[in-house]
Amino acid sequence: VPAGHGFFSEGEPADYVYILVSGSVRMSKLLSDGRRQVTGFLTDGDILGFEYRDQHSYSAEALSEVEVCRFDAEEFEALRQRFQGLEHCLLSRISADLVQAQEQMLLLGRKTPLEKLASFLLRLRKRQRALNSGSQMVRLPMTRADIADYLGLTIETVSRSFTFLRKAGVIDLPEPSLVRIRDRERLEKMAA
Amino acid sequence: VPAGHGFFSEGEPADYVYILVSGSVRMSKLLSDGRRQVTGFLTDGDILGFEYRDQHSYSAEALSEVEVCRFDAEEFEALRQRFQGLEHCLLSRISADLVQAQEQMLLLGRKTPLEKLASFLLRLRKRQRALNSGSQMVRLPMTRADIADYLGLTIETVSRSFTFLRKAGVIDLPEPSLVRIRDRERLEKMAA
DNA sequence: CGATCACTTGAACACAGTCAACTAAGGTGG
DNA sequence: CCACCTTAGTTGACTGTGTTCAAGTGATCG
Repeated sequence: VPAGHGFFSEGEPADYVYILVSGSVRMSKLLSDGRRQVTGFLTDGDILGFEYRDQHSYSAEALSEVEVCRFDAEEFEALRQRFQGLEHCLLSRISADLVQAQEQMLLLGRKTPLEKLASFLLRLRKRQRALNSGSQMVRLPMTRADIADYLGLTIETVSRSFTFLRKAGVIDLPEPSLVRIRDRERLEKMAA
Repeated sequence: VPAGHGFFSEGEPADYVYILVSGSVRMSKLLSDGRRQVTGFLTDGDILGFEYRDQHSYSAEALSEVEVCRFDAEEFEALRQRFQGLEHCLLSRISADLVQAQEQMLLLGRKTPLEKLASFLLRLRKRQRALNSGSQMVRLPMTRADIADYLGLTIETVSRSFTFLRKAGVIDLPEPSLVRIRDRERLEKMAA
């Protein structure tokens, strides 16, 4: 699937379930006047499009070229019936998503722009560290606009916050979408 | 259980699962400097304290006198093993919570104070309408501070937004914790 | 009664948003 | 190959909205 591809939109019938093999996906919700909230990013190994109802509650688009494994919703349903392990696995995953969502509510409702960005970078690092070696490099597969809509800010404020962290010597920005964490301790303090 | 009782706090071991019979409960997360985010309110029939890990990810306190049905975590685990229906039911509930959480992210990240309060009142009404008759009266079992920490605002802004809605003729406030919705259509428009 | 608590209201301020200009990189077509 | 356009990102100046600080009201309770 090519970059920019839309998997499904908010309110559409949930006909397929996808498992991500490679690449990144953005989930988002829209307000009628165009304001957007990004509810999360998915990467390798994540499940996309599973809903416990007939409609999707968010939209999903590919941030880059993405490899996925697609199932029909009924097919997936059948798999769940046959293997109790899958049911268990789904519950575990959704629970983790819920904990993550609560963390995000705290971020959106109560953190300052700097704290938001610091938390975001640390969260990305933790994710990528799991796969990649323990490098201090963090890739940003999403644009500033995506980050802004994820953190409840504007792109300008996101950009200024990056600049602040860079000038403070906490991070480096060899390219706009590549972050090198220079002082993790301080970054963690700033994440509040 | 009396009003104000704390069921458990963030980070504590998840030893019990509760099912609410009557009363209201507040779930919240705290930042080290005291900033608080309320992640949700629970009422009759809701499940409290079920975690897919050994630690709670949030705190829970009673807003009023509350009747609960308490289970040991292991006991609850055993019930899940025996009745597949329960597993199914849990998955369904947590999925709904996740959809709700995504809705809340949109609210926290992208809505104005007025839109936040309007959305909040409509959500409460929907909840209470399910049980109660189709009355236009909405009870607020929580304080302004709780509402503020739920919507990512200050108590002053919440109070001003209530006043605005009242002066606009959209709601009435016979008492501070009792709202009468006078113009639901307009309230829905304001919720964005 | 006086004290406390929840809520409301007003005035001033500050922080993030808006608007605008600018840079750099990538892509297209003559 | 270069001129041109588009897009992503950064930076600056100004504004406005929600916060902060402060005062005031009304209800409840000892």
